[in-house]
Amino acid sequence: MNVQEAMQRLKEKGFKHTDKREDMLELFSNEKRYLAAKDVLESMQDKYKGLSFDTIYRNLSVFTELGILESTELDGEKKFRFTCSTDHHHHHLICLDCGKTKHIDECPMDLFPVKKEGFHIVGHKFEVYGYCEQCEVQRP
Amino acid sequence: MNVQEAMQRLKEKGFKHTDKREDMLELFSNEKRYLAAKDVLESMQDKYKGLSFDTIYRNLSVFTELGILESTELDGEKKFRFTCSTDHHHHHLICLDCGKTKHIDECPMDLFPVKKEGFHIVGHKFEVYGYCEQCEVQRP
DNA sequence: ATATTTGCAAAACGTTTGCATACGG
DNA sequence: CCGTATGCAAACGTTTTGCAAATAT
Repeated sequence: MNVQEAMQRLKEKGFKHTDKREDMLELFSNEKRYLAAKDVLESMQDKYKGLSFDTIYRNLSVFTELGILESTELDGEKKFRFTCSTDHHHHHLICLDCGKTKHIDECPMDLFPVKKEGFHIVGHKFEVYGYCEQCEVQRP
Repeated sequence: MNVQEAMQRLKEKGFKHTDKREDMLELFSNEKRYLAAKDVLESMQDKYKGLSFDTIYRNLSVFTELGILESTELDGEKKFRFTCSTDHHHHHLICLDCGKTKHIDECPMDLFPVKKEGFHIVGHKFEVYGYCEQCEVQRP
């Protein structure tokens, strides 16, 4: 998945091409890490003066519904990242400061059976948290 | 951990005994599942007419800081449950409807090495989500 | 007596919505 | 042109806060 493919998918689904959308996708494509809505706004409000949270949130929703972005909830905030191009199901090691990630290829659900006894399982979450080299050194 | 032990721990730390605190702990002790602040308020406002969210939230914080409750974030809400008495580190299978849980004794962190490369790891989260028997049948 | 706990009110925070206008195809 | 996208303002739900009154020890 890259910006071109993402814009193509938008077009196919009847969404329109706008510079803001393209720039949002560029941002995620460049950063390859988890960003909150406020991070997106911050990065873009130099170029787009009146840009507001509604537009950011609406586009984040659209992107996520189309599978262009994936999201997680960290510290009470929804965070988004470009969907990993790997088709292999995997998890992430996440920097709590900057949102940078590393892949974890193993999935716990494959490695041992969860005794479901009467539960209808619909999903799981496995994330490892830490601080990356850069953030670790400048931590308070 | 039971209600008596929890009240004892509060006392040791200089917190006062109040009926509301004891009843909150009774609730968690009886329910043994993840509850949101609003669930707690709902259960208690028959007995305590003027009871408000501030008190609930303040006490949830105190209980969590003292390790009496443990919390997770589900669907944008903080949810709390009585800390499992098991001393064995474990994870949970959680009903997305009622918050009921089952233990998962295995921890993915023990089962395979996460390649940390430069990350300073400080935590992890592994949760499996589903619907328990009761909630599954009455699902929309 | 004193410090903690509570209720009230208000605000914070991230997020979502209705509506009128602007803009892309 | 038509329908989508956007900005504005206002609301939302959850959680937090300052303050004065009530309560536990």
